[in-house]
Amino acid sequence: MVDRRSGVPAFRQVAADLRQKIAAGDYAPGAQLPSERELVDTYGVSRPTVRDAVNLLRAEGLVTSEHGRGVFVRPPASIQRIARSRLSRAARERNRGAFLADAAARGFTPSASVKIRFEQADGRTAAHLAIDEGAEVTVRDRVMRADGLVVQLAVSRLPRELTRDTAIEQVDTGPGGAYARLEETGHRIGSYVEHVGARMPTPDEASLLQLADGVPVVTITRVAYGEDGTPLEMNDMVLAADRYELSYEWPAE
Amino acid sequence: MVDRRSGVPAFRQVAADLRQKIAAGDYAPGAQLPSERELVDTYGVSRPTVRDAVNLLRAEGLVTSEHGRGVFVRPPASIQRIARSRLSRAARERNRGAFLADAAARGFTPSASVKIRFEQADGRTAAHLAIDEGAEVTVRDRVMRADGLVVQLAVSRLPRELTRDTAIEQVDTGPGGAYARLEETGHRIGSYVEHVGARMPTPDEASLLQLADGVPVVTITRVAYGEDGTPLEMNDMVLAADRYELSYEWPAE
DNA sequence: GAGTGGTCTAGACCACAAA
DNA sequence: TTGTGGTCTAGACCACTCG
Repeated sequence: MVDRRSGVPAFRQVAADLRQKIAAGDYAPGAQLPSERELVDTYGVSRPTVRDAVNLLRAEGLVTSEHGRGVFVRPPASIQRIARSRLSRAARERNRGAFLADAAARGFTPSASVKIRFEQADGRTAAHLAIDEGAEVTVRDRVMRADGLVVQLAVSRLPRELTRDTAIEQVDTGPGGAYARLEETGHRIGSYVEHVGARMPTPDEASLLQLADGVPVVTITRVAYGEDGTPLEMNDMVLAADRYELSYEWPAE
Repeated sequence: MVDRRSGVPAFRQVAADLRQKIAAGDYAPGAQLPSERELVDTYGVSRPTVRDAVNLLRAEGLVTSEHGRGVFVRPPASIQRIARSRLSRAARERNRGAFLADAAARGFTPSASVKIRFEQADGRTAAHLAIDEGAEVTVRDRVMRADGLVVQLAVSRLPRELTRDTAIEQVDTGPGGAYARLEETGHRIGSYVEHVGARMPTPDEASLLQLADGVPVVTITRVAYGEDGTPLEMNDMVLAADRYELSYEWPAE
């Protein structure tokens, strides 16, 4: 039952009580919560109020609801660790790009859909690639799948000059991926920088990545630099935050 | 007006229309949306339905609502980039830990509250620190502020053996921070590994970090290793995803 | 068919902000 | 004082799942 005089809204009291019961293990991961109509009786509030409480827990990623079945405590997803050292030249020579290599190592059947297009650089692209705003860039828009499931979105942009007459402008970049093609034309990669952030997904991303409510996406913008420090490529990646974790390692000095 | 026969729920149609208008710039960043009662007239739906639509946009982080004032398009927050190379021994010698150095460089007045406690290692801690589950660990629980505002939560854990009779078990670890104290007792740091993820905040985190609805947190677990590969410290950090971005850099080889 | 969550209404009253 | 969002109710009907 909720305390009507406490000043705390009823739906927050209900949410807090359910949250506490979940944390305490009264409702274990995967377990079903009482039905909304039961909660109405338990707490002495109306159904819309119960639904407000459940909506709150959904937005927190604590529970998922399944139409016709019930509301369930979200079990922790199995998290894949992605180490960011796998971009070495040696690894690339053996494989067809980092993603495919990664997936194969885990026993997934990887696949990817690629769309090529050409754009004028916006401000952000221009800044990262150190080119003029409006300059032409080659865009490789990829949807990556493991066993048919979408696991990553990636949009790669390169100055058009670097890709003209190379397989980078083709759907299939050939063995070793786009980085190998860059190196063949004399653009050896000297270093990488990744900018990592997180945000809530757009509705498009949520449906593509099949994200439950309350699951953010991790965004990675990787810029590959030549040995002289020239930016060669910018890659915007989007991953489900409940399925991936990034690992970076570096020496103390 | 919503299309009643389309099969798409009314509140999603309203949300989609508002989302599109925001994306198109009809409602610019910082601008106020029409009041809920106006939207009732515009779309021909009831107020709870309008509120469902607005709630959706809030959970996406697109808008914020202010009681008594209105609903506003969330302007993009200014994002601080945190480079992860600043942990060099040289930098540490000049400063009192990485956080304080960082804040000072940006013109903030940094401060931190620290609580020390001792715990038995849980499974995750034991795995990261390569110790037995249940072994004693020293815990430094910190709330970091810039100009009085909480900007980061950090919980650092070390095997108790490494901290006994050192300033690491004191609130003030002294010049150079805990890492400097470790090195003084012969535990030179050889490398760092950071595991980066994201999730929705707990209610506690949301209020401490003053997070708006629809803003995730970035989580960083940093493990510091000795030169022989022994784990020395595990640090769990939590940051507001709309205010911070992490940058990692590494050479191609 | 019974039980579940999903959607929607037409109100009501409250709390807060600003003029 | 007026207008805003915040909370809450008592219903209704629909869509989905499962026995």
